[in-house]
Amino acid sequence: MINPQLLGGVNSSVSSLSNTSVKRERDASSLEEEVENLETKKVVLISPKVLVHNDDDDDEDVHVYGTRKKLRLTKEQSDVLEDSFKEHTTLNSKQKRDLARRLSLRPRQVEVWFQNRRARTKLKQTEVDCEILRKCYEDLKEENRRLNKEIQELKSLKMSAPFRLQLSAATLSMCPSCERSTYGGSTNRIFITN
DNA sequence: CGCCTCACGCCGATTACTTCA
DNA sequence: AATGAAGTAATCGGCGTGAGG
Repeated sequence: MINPQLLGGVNSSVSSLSNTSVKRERDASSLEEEVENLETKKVVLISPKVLVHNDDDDDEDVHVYGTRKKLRLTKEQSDVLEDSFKEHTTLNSKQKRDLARRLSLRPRQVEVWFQNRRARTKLKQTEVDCEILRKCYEDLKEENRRLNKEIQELKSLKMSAPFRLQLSAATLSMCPSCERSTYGGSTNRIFITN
């Protein structure tokens, strides 16, 4: 057993062995996954902070002094993941393993891809919702401005012809916009926010 | 039963890295 | 060639849930 103290905060491959930073994958299938992951990576632990690949023909994904090199998914991998995401936005562990095998990725990478993909979807949806709300706000602001103008016009009309307005106001019992009784003036309150 | 612990999956926030203008 | 912005793979810590003791 590797001393977890030696492994803390190094990188994902190695820290997955550490019980300080990883709290998943402890059942049989998950352990199998981990073994698979490590075999795929062929990582050799040299010191707590130094990690090097042991296959010389592959200079991809080399970890040195705790830095992580990011893998870029190929177009094909992205396409397959994307298609899979269209079918179901979450994966059970079998689907995850199958997909990982098919794409020559680690199950954890597939899992992370789906998590990030869900996050992106949610972010996009939030942006759309935001835009709708913004539009809604602009419309309401415009309506408020229009109604306010109407009030000013009615007020000035009342000043110039108070008697005639009293008569016509008596015939108006409902505000057509907000459908609240406007008779007498005290119930009709318009708030101007800008 | 209720409780505790553990493993697990998910999420939001963030980091680290790549790519592109 | 240098650089900042955008995109994204990966990490971290927290939370909810279900199973088992």
